[in-house]
Amino acid sequence: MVTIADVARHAGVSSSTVSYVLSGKRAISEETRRRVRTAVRELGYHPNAGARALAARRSHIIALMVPLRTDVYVPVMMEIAIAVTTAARQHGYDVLLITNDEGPDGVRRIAASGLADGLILMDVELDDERIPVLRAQGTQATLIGLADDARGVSCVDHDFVAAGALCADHLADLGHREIAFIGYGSGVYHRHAGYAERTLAGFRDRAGQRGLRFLHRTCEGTYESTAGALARVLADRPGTTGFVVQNEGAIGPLLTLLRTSGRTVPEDVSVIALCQDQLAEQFAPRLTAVTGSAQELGRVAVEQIMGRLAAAGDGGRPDDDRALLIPTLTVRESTGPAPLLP
Amino acid sequence: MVTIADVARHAGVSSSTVSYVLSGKRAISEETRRRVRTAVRELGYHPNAGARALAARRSHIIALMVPLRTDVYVPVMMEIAIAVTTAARQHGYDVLLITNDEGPDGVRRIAASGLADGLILMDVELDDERIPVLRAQGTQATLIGLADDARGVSCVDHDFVAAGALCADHLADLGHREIAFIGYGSGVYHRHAGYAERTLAGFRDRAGQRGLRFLHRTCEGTYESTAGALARVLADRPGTTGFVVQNEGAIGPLLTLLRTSGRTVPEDVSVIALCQDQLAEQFAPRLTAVTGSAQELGRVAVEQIMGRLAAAGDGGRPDDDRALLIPTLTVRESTGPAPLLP
DNA sequence: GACATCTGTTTAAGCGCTTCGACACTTCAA
DNA sequence: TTGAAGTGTCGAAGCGCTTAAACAGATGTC
Repeated sequence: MVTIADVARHAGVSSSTVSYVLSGKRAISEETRRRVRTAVRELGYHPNAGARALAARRSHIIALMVPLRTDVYVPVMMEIAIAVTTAARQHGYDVLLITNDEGPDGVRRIAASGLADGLILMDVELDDERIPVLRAQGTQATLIGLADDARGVSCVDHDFVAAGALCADHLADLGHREIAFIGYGSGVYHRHAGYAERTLAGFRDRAGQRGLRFLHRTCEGTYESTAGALARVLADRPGTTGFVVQNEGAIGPLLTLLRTSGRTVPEDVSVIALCQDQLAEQFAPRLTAVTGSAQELGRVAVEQIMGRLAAAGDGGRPDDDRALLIPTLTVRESTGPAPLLP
Repeated sequence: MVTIADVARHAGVSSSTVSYVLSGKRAISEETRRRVRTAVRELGYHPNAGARALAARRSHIIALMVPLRTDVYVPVMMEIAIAVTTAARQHGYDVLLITNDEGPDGVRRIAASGLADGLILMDVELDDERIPVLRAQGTQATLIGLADDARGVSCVDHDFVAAGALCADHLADLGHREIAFIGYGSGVYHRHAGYAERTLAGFRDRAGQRGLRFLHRTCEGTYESTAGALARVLADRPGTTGFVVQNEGAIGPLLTLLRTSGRTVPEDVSVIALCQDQLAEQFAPRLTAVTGSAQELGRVAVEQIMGRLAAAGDGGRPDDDRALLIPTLTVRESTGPAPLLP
């Protein structure tokens, strides 16, 4: 194992000089810097992570707490996790993966052991138990999602209210008057998942303003569940010409069911999805969709954590940032003008 | 911050005694053990990770290297990652997430810095550049996937050859004689992704033994690509009555296309998928599928790494384990007897 | 010419833990 | 009765790094 002492000897300087060259925290002559860098390269030196963490009281690790649950669209989670990892590396940080089932104790463990310098929490609930723990331990953290009381932490999320409104506006602009909103399973609403409630609220408000009539139906994302939801929609409001789908699993079944019931998209009914562009492109017809960038979410979360760590390191009190990412509407083939009344 | 010295003082013993109580590496009287445990609990003590890693030369972290690429079915990756994390925790280990784009340098960085005690590599290529680095550094590692030269590392993977054979057998048993194999995009085969090649080989061999005629068509997993593949199949072999689909993205489009071309599943054609059960259940009709457990894959990978670390810690030479997980066939609604010849 | 200032480097004191060897005491065998 | 072996605890060294403080030498100021 190559240590800093080996590098120092090889470069003919003291080990603190090597440390200062590597950290840039003190002025070092060009000449010395060159010799040290050469020695580092020639010996293949990598600072021992444990020793560094112990001495500097910084592990250069951030923990990412991910849900175990799979009723969220999984690829999005993975995309966020990878974006977080990539962004963190650019700041010289690594990412530790923690599962949600460790709960508040997990947060305590990570914070108290100094394993990670900061945390990013996914799948946050409105009254999340982990947040008070974070505050009590004075741990720097960012939430992906919103919480009721987010003092002492930063937050970033998609602006789901805007996303819902965007859907309502688009369908209203096309002249649709009766809309069905196919949401997540009822369990998602019962645990007050912010993204589900906020999208619905955004849609509902804008729909009201634009004079749309609408139904909200929960849907588990299976074929049967989608069939059930659609049947009830068509029974209750035969004149429905617009569909907003938030549950990714319901998209395929919905399109199939509409086709088999003799309805053509977009001539007879329009369908707009709240999902990733990649997914929207996979269907025929390609779906008009409202999307937020998962990558951006991960990137911003990392920036927030880095900002907090920098502020805390300088002895300051970090700002509790609150970022809402604006979603974009991409019009594709699945939405069109409302059919003329028969 | 609570240190081991605080615990020692609180319990009226020396700090080494506390350490021995926690590690169990020396006999400690029942009485002392109780007092120490109480002190730990009362003070909320968690050992400092950096100090522990430095002194014990073990970080209690394993690194998981995941692909950035998204042509693999992402939920499977996430399921493996979560299974790895959960299994590792049961051994007192945490998981560090590394992205594949760091390549061999990433392996060097992690190994040389002592950040992780071992690595789990996903998305392994047959002549993966990271493996020689692993050997050179003497780092303990497990591959999820197979490689040409895997000396010095352990491996675990699904038995894709058996999976392919299972598909051939099932369709042959049902009396089908002309089969189409809808695979991944050509890029996947060009980079010699083991899972794609081995499934195809397993299918091909068994198909040969069972006297099946078959076509292999690549498919990118989009609607257009699936439509193209299907059109060519039906043009070249109009008598095709069985479909094997490995590309998850192609499943939905294929079912839709078969339906619109007037073919009923399973009366006219049978479809068998190589995908997770969860996904297979989502379609209508529910798909007969051949599945390997992603969770099991992650779990076994962790067991292998733990075995290697234990052996290396005792000064031994770890065994290079090689585990192939047998896939299971679940018959659902999408396969049935071949139609009688007209 | 004396002193302050700046630049570049070294010395040395930890960071909080593990672990080796020493030690005190008890138990057992010869 | 003595020595050997076992049991339970402690003291202290050291893991590889960071960083405050000290220091040496060059440069500038009055």
